Amino acid sequence: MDYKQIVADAVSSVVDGKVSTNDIYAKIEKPKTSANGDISFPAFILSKELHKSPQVIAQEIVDNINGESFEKVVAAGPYVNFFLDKGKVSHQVIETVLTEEEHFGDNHQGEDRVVTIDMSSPNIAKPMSMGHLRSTVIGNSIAKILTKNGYKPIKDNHLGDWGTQFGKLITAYLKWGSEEDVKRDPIHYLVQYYIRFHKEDEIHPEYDEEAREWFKKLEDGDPEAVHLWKWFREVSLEAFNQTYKKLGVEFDTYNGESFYNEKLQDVVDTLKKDELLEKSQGASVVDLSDENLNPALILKTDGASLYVTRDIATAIYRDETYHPVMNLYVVGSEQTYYFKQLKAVLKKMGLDSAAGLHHIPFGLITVNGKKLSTRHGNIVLLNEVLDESVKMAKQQIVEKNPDLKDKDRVAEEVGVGAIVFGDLKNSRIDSIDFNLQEQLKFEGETGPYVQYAHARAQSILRKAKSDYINSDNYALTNEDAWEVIKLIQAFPEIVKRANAEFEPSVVAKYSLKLAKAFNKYYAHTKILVEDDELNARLALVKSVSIILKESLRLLGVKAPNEM
RNA sequence: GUCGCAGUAGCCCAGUUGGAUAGAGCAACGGUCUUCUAAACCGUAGGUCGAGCGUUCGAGUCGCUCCUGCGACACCA
Repeated sequence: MDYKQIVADAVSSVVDGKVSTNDIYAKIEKPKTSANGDISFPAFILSKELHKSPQVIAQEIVDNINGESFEKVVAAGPYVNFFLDKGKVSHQVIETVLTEEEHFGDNHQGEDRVVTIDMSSPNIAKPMSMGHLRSTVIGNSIAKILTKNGYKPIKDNHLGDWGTQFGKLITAYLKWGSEEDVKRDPIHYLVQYYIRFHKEDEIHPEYDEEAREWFKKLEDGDPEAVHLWKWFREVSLEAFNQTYKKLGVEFDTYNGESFYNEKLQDVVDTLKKDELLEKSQGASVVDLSDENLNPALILKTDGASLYVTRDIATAIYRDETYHPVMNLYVVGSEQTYYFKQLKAVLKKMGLDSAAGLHHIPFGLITVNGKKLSTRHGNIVLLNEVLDESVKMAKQQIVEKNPDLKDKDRVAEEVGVGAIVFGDLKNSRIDSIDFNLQEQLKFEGETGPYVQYAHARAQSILRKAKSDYINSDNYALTNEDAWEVIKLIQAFPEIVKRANAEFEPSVVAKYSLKLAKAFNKYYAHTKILVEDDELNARLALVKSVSIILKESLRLLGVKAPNEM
C-alpha cells in the first residue's frame, strides 16, 4: 500500500490539475518528528501556480481533502500534515510480514540477471588483514542484497596467486625456510620469510636477481618452482578458508590471477589487432586521452604483463562465461583512478562488461593514521581480531547469561557479528583508523545491540502461550508501537536503496533504527498481558524479529535466538 | 603541481531526490532491574554543519573560490 500515492491523489484532486500528480508525489516527504504527522506535503511548490501563499493553499487542501484514509489532516503553516490511521496500517503491515516472513521486501528488479562480484582477493602467502575484511564482508553483503533484489550474484575470489613476489618467496624459502614450520603454521612462516627477504635485499641486491630468476622459472614451468608455488597456494587457501568459515562467507569461484595467465597473450593480440596498442617509452600502452585519462600501461618495457592485462582477460572471461549485467569490483578507493582506466580500455575494446563495470570503493584502513603493509610488518591480523572479539563475547555471556546452552556457538556469532557489523555500519567510503578497543564494544550502535533486540523478541515469543497466528486483528495504536510499524513498512524501500547504492550500511543503519524503536517499545509496554491487544502485540514482536533477522542476514551477521 | 574523496557535538558517525526547532552512539553527569534477558531504557549537558560568496520562498544538502586532511598520478596490485 503506497500511502504517498494516496496523499498525492488527494492533494491533486484539490488543486484541480494545475500541477501534475507526479510532481506532487515527488515533493511528498516524511517529517522528521512524528509530531508533524506521518506524511507531509509542503505547499510551496503550488504557490506560484495558484498565486496564493503556501499557508492559504495548505489550509485549502485541508478544508477540501477527502480524509477517510487518515486519522487527521492538519495545516501547519505552509505544510499539510497527514496522520495515517494507525490501527488500519499496523494491521495491514503486520499481516503482510507474517504472510511473507523473511521474503518481505523481496523484489524482482534483477530479473534473474547475473552480476559478478570481484571481492576479497587476498594474496597467497600473506595473512588476511582488516583491509581484506572490508572487501570480503562488503562484497558478501552486496551479494545478498542483490539476491533479495532478484539478481544472481557470482562471488569471485580473485586471488593474488601470481606475480614476481613468488620469485621472492621461493628464494626466501630456499634460503631460510623449514618445511616443518610451514606445515605447522603456513601463513605465519611464509610471511616471516617474505619480510626477511625485504630486509636483506637492501644489503644484498643480488637476492632480487635470484628472485627474478625464480619467477622466470615458475613461468617456464620449472618443476621445483611449480611445486613450491602450488604448495604455498594450497596451504594458504586452507588458512583463508578457516577465516571465511568464521565469517560465514562462501565463494562461487576462486579464479585467481594464475588462472588468467594463459589468456594474456590473447588480450595482447586482440589489442594489437584493434590497433589500440602503442609504444611509449619502451612500454606498450593504450592511449586514453580522448577519455581524459592517462594511458593504460599494458606491457612493461621488458614485455612482461601487468595487472591491467589480467583484469582485461578476467573481464573477457566473465563476459563469455556469465554474460553479467553488472561487473562489480569491491576494491579500495585508492584504486579509483585505475578502474576508470580499466573501464575506458574495455570500452575501447567494445566489450559488453565496460558499461556494467562498477568499482565499489571503500575507505582505507589505517593504524594510528598509518597505512598497513605486510612488508614492513605493520599489519592487523583479521584472525586475531575475530578471536579476540569472540573471547570478549564469551566473557560477557558467562557474566550475563550463565545458564545459556551453546555458549561457544553464540559467542562466535556475537563476536564475529560485532566485527562484521562494525565494518558495515558506516558508509563504505569512510576511512577507518583501526582501534581494537573501539571494535570490541558491544553496547550502543553495534551488531550485538541488534542481535540483543532480536534475542529478546525471540524470548517473548517462546514465553507466549496464545496462538497469535489465528488472530485476525493486528491493529495497534500505541505511539511506540507506531514508530516500529512505520519502520517495518519502510523495509522494502531500504532493500532497494541499499541495492541501488551498493551500500550495506543502509541496511545496517536501518537495523539499528528498528532495534532502537523496538527496545523503546519493549521498555515501556508490557507485551505478555492477557488483554484484547495481546495477539496484536505478539504479532508485532514476531514481525520485528523477522525483519531484524533478515536485516542481519543481508549483512552476513547471525541472529541467535538467545544470548 | 594535476585529479579524486572527505571536513557536521570532546570522539565516531546519520542526515534520502534542497524543506519545519541539525539527529544517534561513545565518553561525562544523574535516574530505572522482586515483573517479557539492564548487551537495555529514561534524562542532563554538549553545534558559527571547515571558511566565504552565490542560486532559491527555503541550503548541512546545489554552484564557485579558498583552507585543511587523505588518496591517486605508467613499468606493484
